[in-house]
Amino acid sequence: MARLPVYLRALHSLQDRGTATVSSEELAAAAGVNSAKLRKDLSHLGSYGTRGVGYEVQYLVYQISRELGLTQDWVVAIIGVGNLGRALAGYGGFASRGFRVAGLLDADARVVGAHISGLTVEHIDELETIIKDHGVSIAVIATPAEAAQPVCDRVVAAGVTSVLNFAPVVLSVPEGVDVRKVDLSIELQILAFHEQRKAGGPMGDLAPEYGPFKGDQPPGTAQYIEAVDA
Amino acid sequence: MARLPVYLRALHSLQDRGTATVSSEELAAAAGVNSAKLRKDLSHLGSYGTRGVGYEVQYLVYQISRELGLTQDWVVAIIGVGNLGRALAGYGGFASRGFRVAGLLDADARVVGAHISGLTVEHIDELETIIKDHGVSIAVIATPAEAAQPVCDRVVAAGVTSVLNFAPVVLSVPEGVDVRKVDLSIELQILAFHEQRKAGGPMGDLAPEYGPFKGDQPPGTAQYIEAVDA
DNA sequence: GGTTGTGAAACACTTCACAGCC
DNA sequence: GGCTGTGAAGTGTTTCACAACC
Repeated sequence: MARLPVYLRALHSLQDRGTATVSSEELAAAAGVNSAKLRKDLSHLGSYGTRGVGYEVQYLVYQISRELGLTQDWVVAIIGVGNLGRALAGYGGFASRGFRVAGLLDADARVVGAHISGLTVEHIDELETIIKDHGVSIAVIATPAEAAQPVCDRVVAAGVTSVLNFAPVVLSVPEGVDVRKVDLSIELQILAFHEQRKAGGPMGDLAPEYGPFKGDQPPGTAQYIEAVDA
Repeated sequence: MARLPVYLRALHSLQDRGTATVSSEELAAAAGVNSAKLRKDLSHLGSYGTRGVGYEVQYLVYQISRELGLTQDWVVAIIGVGNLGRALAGYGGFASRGFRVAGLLDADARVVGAHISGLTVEHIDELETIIKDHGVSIAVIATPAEAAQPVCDRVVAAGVTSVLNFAPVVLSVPEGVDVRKVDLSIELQILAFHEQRKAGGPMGDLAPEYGPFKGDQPPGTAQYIEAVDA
């Protein structure tokens, strides 16, 4: 379930504040969802709540982490060390949440050898070696659009079955490989669409069959990338 | 409809290749969706196809752009000029697709005054002035987590009604303000979850009520951020 | 009294399949 | 013959509302 990570984040912040127990109502508010939905989601993991009391924060954190597979470490390689690749490499939540960056790779000789967030940038030619030697299971593609599909083909050939794609292309991959994409321009376009509606813009009345956007983002929606300050 | 930007991208790339007309089947394949879904989506905009022939690429690009509000320019401010803010500022697709970056702001005196992608970083104190003077309608928050809510409150108070949030927090905003978020760690966690399933990992059999993930990403899912190479 | 867990209803979205049109 | 546009069926998700429980 794609909402579990959101609950997990909310629980972590409750944990940091020393909260021991939480009701579905409170947790739902913190996560920005409806409480019935939260209870139904959690009930799929098992009965981890106590009627009349709520959920024990620590126990729930453990159960959700386990469900998401965060009790084991996942090895990640970041391909493309532009500004975005750097932002990703420097992302603190990476290391602390079960993800280990095993390699930063780039095709540009000028960045190869650079030290970024404690890692040395390696040449893209090392891709297969690094994937195999470190047991990389998730590849993050932060290359320009043209390079994305070839890079994807190579990581898949080397055995990677999960890809997070930041390049503005639809990657094609064989059956059994998961791709998720994060796309700024699409987010902006969706905001522009809503904005136009609010303003009663030029299209306001010309497409009445679209109701106003009622919900928030759909489930499973990609969420933040990073928040690095210089 | 959150898939329109995806269709638009596919159409643009067809246009670049000189294709004049496209069937729902072809366009659906390029966008990674089912052709019936695509036809239904497009039919909401009006009858822009020709039976027996398909859709005229150029006309459809115009109609979708209009529906999304891309025929007018949207003014964007980016708050937080870390690696991510820089990546966003340098994103080419920004300017070319109806979005104009009117300001880069940061609280850190060391970055204020820096020139990035043709813009000068301004101090966060100028936030309200910049929003008003340039008519900013979309704010992109790329600050550290702690700063996100205060910054959000300020942009909303200054009249912004659309926010794209990259900080790992759930922002609270008044009714009528749209927030979308992009979250790397959530994407990674979802990939880890799938990965664990494939491997028949430790949880493989303990939660059978979750079927295998059948679909791809849900509609409206955030997509790529950037693809900058150094 | 308070809160969970969950059937049942409501709703939304996707896919099928074919009539209608070029 | 080929392809769109769309009613109808199918599937999945969200919300309601309340019994079961602490």
